[in-house]
Amino acid sequence: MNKKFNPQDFEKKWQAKWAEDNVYHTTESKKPKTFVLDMFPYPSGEGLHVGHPKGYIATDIYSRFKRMTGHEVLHPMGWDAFGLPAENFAIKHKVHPRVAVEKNVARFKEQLQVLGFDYDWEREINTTDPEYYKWTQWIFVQLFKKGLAYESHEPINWCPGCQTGLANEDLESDGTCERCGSLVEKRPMRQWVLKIRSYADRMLEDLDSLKWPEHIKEAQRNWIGRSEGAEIDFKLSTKDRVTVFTTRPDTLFGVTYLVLAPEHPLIQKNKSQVSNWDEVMQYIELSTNKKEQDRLDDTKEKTGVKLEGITATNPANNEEIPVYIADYVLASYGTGAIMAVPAHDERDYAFAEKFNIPIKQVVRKVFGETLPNAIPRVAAGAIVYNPKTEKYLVSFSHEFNKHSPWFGGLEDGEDFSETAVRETLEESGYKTKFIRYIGDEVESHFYHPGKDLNRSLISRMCLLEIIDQEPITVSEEEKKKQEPVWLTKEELVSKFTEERDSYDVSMLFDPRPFTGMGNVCNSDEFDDLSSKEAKVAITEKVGGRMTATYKIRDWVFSRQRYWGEPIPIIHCEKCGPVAVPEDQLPVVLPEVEHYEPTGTGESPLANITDWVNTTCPECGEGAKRETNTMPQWAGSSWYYLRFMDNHNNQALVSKEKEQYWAPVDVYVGGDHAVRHLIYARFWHKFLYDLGVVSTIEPFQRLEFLGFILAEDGRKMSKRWGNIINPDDIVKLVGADTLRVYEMFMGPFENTIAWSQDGLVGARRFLERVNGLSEHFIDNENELSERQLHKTIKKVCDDIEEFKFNTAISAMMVYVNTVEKEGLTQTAYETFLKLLAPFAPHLTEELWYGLGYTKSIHLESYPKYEQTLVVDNEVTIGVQVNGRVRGNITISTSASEDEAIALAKTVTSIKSHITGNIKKVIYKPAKILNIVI
RNA sequence: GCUGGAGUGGUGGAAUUGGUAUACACGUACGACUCAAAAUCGUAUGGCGCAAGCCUUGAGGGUUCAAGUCCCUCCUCCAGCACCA
Repeated sequence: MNKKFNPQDFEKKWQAKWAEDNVYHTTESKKPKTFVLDMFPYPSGEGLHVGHPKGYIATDIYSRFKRMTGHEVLHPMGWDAFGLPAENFAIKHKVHPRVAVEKNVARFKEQLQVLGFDYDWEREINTTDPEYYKWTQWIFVQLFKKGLAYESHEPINWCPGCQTGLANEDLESDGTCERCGSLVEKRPMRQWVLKIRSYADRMLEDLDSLKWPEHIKEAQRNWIGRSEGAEIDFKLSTKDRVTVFTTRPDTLFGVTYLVLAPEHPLIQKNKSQVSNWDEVMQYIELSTNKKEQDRLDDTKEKTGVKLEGITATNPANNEEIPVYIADYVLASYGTGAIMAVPAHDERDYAFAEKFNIPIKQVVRKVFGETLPNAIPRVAAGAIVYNPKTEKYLVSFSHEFNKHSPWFGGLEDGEDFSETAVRETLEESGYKTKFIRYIGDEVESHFYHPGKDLNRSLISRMCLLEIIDQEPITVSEEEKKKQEPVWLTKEELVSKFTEERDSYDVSMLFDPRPFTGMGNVCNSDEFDDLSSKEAKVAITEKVGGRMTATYKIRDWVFSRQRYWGEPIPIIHCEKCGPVAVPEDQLPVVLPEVEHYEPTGTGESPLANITDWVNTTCPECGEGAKRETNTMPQWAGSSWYYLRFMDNHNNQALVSKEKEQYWAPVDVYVGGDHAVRHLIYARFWHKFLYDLGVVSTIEPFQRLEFLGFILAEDGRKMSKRWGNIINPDDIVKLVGADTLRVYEMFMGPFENTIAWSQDGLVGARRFLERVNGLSEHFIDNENELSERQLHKTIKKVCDDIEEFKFNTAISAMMVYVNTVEKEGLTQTAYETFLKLLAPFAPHLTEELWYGLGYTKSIHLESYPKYEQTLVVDNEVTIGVQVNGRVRGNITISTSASEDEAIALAKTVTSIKSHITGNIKKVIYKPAKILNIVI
């Protein structure tokens, strides 16, 4: 009779006992340490759904595993509770944000505790606790003292919905606010800004040393957006100089105009020189008033205005070129001005086409490697279009079985178009006229088999149009060489794509500039240099500077809202902004009557005069407090450090504890990881420079968490009414089942839909574990002992790699086996310990049921015997001519001859060995392949 | 468009890194127990075929004794970035 499996009977009991015995309490010790960290939650009013605990279950298993393998484990939990959502929630429900946060935290904590997590609650932190944000403010003061926090009056993003300034990162890609969806405007305001850009290079470089998923690293690189290039100065006719940033200084000779962003200061400065000022003014107003969305809508259609009366000089060749303003150039990136090279940039090309600006090729695409003793040649290629039949005439060579354009070398004084028309007439007999070029000149290097020589060819393709429908007679010699063939557009594309690698036929229908690297041409003394060489050489010649620029903006750090850390600054008329002295921290967030946003660009704190008015710490005169608060990301940018030493009121973290615990060994999270990780890494590196932390990176290893979708495949949300509450699942099947199921669903990083049916599998597994003691036998047989040790190895390896699904599957296989074969009590105890991190309640219940009086979670994790995980006899597949025909069970040390002999005894194999054995591939313990 | 990642049964997914493809679980079918149902247990379960056998890891080529795994071309999906010079 199966023992009843009623998790409700014992889960609560053991949770209480663990808390009472302080089982999961952590202190620094002689043991090796492991710091396992979850991205701490934002305690929203909605509570948890089953997707939220997934990461916490994983870290719980990992930390229990580490504890049982002799590590001192730090696995803490806390609350990220400042910020807009909490405040908006509070305003909506007409409660004080603090009250709302307290309530939400209590709810979250209760929901977490039901799942039996091993958090050390003595280390709980809350970012809204003055004892905590004292140190957030302290970090800000240090940033300020080092000149890394400064005031700026640049126009910034303003969200009319949230009534606050936002960082660039707070916007969705369509220019709306990520919190409320309002369209974000630009507003000039006083802001605190952090110089995150100063750390961009270090954040980029140190990425390589981290064990993080590639896509997260890539997202970080993207975000920082470093690009290498040069700054080059252009002289204007007004004697001013415009500095442009370009990644392609090798194309400088191809610059045919300059573009300034509409906000560029030189435009206003040279107002008097601009003869079409009204038009210019109108354009500037139009583009600055354009909502971000409109600006994105017309990404294809370029707009702009020429600055009449002003020209610039190309420093490479002293050519005079026009200057435009256009909003495809962003004021906030690079220098807010560009040199336009329409021949080699898609955007400049589109703009130049629209405004009829010359397009000058200065780089040739190169096919093949330069060959020794190559004979140079210049030639034109032609494809002939017949508008009547809508077909294209090309030549077909029987000798090479290939289609090709009409082709011939340039003769004296000819250009490509003339050659194309002449050669086409000679070779095909058709009279044609030149329509346009198809792409630029290209350079090809190849071996010419017909002439037995190496060729270095410069060529350009032409589109011709037929004049007479009927061809004239062609010489017999030409007829032998090639045959004219008419192809439809589709045929042309498919034949050329298949047969020719050096003609990009799609250029015929979709003309676009060549934007790749190649060899430079039309550039005086730099001709024939590679793009790479020319970049440096040309930059040097014109006195430019090789440099790098970044996409990442400095971090707009102030919010005009109530619910955040007050920025610890005092504004004094005489001394300017002064940091609040460290002994006066924290600057406590004062109580206010109205914490709704004022909408005036000032925080609600500005209304509390007796808080705002203070004295200057430097000169003692009357001064005013800064009333802006910090963004939500502030508190989460360093919280992991506080867990190491959360009661310290002398320092953010003590040196000893930091040195023991840092860095975070495994960090687990998903969602807006990229933002948080950028900010946290920035602060960490700053704290490293201050000597507060001893590691250059905060998070050694990052495991990305895949979400759980609702059963309908959509995101779980109130809106769809498809939320599954973990409390309900625990009531239904118990916490252990929920834990095992979520880990068994699939690979940890995958996003997978919840399945109520699938839950049953986990439940059945635990029921079978619960009934295992019925299968006790007295003497262990060797086979099941081996299986146990293989299972131990698999589970250990898999937990270490966060492959919980396969770890559980291995344990299921083991249970399936011993239900048939039986197991000894020793094996049973080993298995319980193996399962303990996954199902802490059930294993504890069964452990105590065996008569033990100390928690299973304080036991040592099972270790496997090396000799028992390697089989000395295995079943391997036997192939004949690479196809599996049967299998043999054979000693791993058996010789090839023994293996073949054994294989021949198997009928299904023998029947396929019909001839002489030509070759045998035998890999012991892997495969036997007989080739006949 | 660019970058990164991935395509395996009806479903979630395994596969010692080039060596018996489809482990484990769900679902389904049949059987046992039951007056009955649920639960539980047992058997079967990639496709075609009575069978021997043949086919099968998004599609098509290639390398190899051997390819889900490596190489080339293409298609699809997910994620991030997106006028970033």
